[in-house]
Amino acid sequence: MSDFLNELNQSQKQAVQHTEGPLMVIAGAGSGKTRVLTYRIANLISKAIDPFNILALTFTNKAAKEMRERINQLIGSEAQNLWMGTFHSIFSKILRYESDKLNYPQNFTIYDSADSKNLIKSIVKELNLDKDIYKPNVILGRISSLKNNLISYKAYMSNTTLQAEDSSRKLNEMAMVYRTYQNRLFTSGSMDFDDLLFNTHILLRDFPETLNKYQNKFKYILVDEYQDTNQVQYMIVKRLAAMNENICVVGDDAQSIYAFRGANIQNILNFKNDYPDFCTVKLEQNYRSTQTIVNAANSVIKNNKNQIKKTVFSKNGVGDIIKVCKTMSDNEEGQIVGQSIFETQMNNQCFFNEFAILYRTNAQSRSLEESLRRRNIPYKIYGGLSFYQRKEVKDLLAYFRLLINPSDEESLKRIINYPARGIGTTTIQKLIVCSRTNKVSIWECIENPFYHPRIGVNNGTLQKLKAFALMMNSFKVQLQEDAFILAESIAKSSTLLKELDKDKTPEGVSRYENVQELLNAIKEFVEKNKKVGEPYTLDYFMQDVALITDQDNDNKDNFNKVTMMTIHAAKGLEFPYVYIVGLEENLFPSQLAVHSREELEEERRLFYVALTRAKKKIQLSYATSRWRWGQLTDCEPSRFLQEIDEEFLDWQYQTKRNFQTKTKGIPFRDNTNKLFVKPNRPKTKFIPKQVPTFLTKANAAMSKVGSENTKNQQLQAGMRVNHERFGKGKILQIEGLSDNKKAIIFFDGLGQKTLLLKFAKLDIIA
DNA sequence: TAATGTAGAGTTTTT
DNA sequence: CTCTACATTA
Repeated sequence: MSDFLNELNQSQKQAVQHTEGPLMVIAGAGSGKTRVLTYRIANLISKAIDPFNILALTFTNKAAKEMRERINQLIGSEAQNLWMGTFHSIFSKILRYESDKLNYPQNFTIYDSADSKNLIKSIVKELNLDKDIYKPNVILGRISSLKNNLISYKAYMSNTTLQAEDSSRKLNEMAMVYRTYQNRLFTSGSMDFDDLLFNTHILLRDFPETLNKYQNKFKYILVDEYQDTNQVQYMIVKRLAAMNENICVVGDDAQSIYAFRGANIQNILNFKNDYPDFCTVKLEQNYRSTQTIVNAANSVIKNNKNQIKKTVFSKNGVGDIIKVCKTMSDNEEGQIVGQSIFETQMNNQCFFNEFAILYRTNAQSRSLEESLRRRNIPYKIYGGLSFYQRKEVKDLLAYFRLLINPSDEESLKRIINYPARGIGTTTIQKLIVCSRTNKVSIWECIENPFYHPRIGVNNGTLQKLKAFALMMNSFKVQLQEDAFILAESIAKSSTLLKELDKDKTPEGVSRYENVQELLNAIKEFVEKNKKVGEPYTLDYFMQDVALITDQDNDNKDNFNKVTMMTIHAAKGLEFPYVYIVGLEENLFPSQLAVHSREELEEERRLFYVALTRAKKKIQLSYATSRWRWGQLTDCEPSRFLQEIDEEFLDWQYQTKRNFQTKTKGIPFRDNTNKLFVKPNRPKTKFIPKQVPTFLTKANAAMSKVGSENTKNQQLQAGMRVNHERFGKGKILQIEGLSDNKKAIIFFDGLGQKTLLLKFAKLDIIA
């Protein structure tokens, strides 16, 4: 232990060694936050603190997994006994254990957002409300934010202020919807994501002996990304920590980017008020990025008023200046990025996985994708539908869910007629009516012959319902057996696999493969659990399947690919070369965020996060016009570009005077530091491109580099050359024409590399 | 009940 | 533009 303390700097060491009492660690970007957390836990355990008494909460499975692995490396298998995981997974574990206190079944189902939306949709329909006003997204967002702020539907119903807020948006029946939603979840034996937090809070609030039990259990509490906690998470942590106050929160207010989801930045800003005996450690040395990057990011974030003072610095080299590129269109922007990645990769012979393209919205990936594909640059886009959200996967999971929890209505509705077995909407409506009037679940109506006459369907339909019940019951008897055998048998006898196999389109084949993939995952689960002596039944597998996201399977086929993702998704990651695109007003900052200071500051923090992902080099870009919803719209450069200190920027491919913001006639500094009033740019309609989107200016830049390297034209196979990075080598072959001319060179001691001649700085050795 | 057409909406989203 | 959700048709 004492050995690895030496691997820490002064403040890191302080954070690790301060084990008793409240501690707040303000961890600047790239300052070794994870290292502090893991060493801290290792330190606690090495001081003979039982791992069972340590609770470590993260926001993502990935973070939890990574930390566990790193602690494992430090102290070995003891780490297995830590309570470490996401808020949701730890709390669902507690809730399953204590479920009877809240009158929930131990096997409660967890509804993901799609399930919740479907439920809301059907409620809105049943209550005869206008679906254009009661939009599922809006309603769920509202209910979610109410729950995050610990407002139950009962509390809501007696709160006129909140109701007035909704009434002003024409949502007069919000209380009814909220109540129905909660009741329906409850009778379905289900909890949505927010309930996992909300109900944990109820449990700890209303059952003092339970609270006491967990307070005694969790003597040491760590919370990662504390700036992202919402109200209910904050309250739970506060309660749990109240007895021992051995609480360590780690976070960076400058990286709070989830306020729109209920994260409350005040939680971290107010830590000092909650724990007067607190101690603060600031981690200010950035080990990730060059000085240019760190200083540029600092110059941006200092525009925010609401923050904890800190001075992040880097002792790495000064590094390269940040390029800013202006382009005519989103396509051109794609070209410029693709071109630059290609050049950089060729020049430095680095891997493609050292590059990331970050954008504000997922819709921006298209033009970038096209450009990379054209250049045969391998890439991976993050942020589509996650595996467990895909329809075919959810379908099979719905069978499992219904099996484990027959009250789960959403699952039943999903599969009762898929694959088609002649049970149409009319029948389902009748079933719903029957279930409501008799106050039993739909499943009960189908399964229990007592209710059959009350459903009111003809005999043919009744036979179909009976067949369905018979099938489900045949699965039920296998529930205590091997999860994989049961899962496979369900996939086959439900004819779901057969149904998917019919579709021979590429999408269809992929759907079939996804189901197979799910079965594989279950097989893996069974084998792993058999090995370690854990249960391997299907209900055990299903316990937190809704909490799994597939962010963490990036080992297999994602090697050596350019990463494309939203900035939100990039939080916590780092890349040597980062491209931040779409730096335009109304896009970044987002159009919806420019109206309030809070929202604008969040966008700025988002930009800060984006900048601080980079280790070596950043290129920023914006387009003067962009396709949006099938329409070409004019764009203005983002105000954030002005906020970076000029000394860190290289305004490429544009005259300085071209730069202007949306607000007309407002003076601002140009590169010469003089104030000037921008001329209003005439609103020109976009002129369709004649020439392929290839950038005239990028071409100009290329030929400039090319002309510097004309001597490379003399190179021939067999010559010996010297390269500034790779040293001496022999040219094996020259291939390609003009700009694409490449040399395959065997460098002494390094092996074979392919270099693009127009960039490669080669000297011929006599 | 399934297939096809049309209308409408479209930030970010760790769980 | 592109995806999805619902309505109309066979």
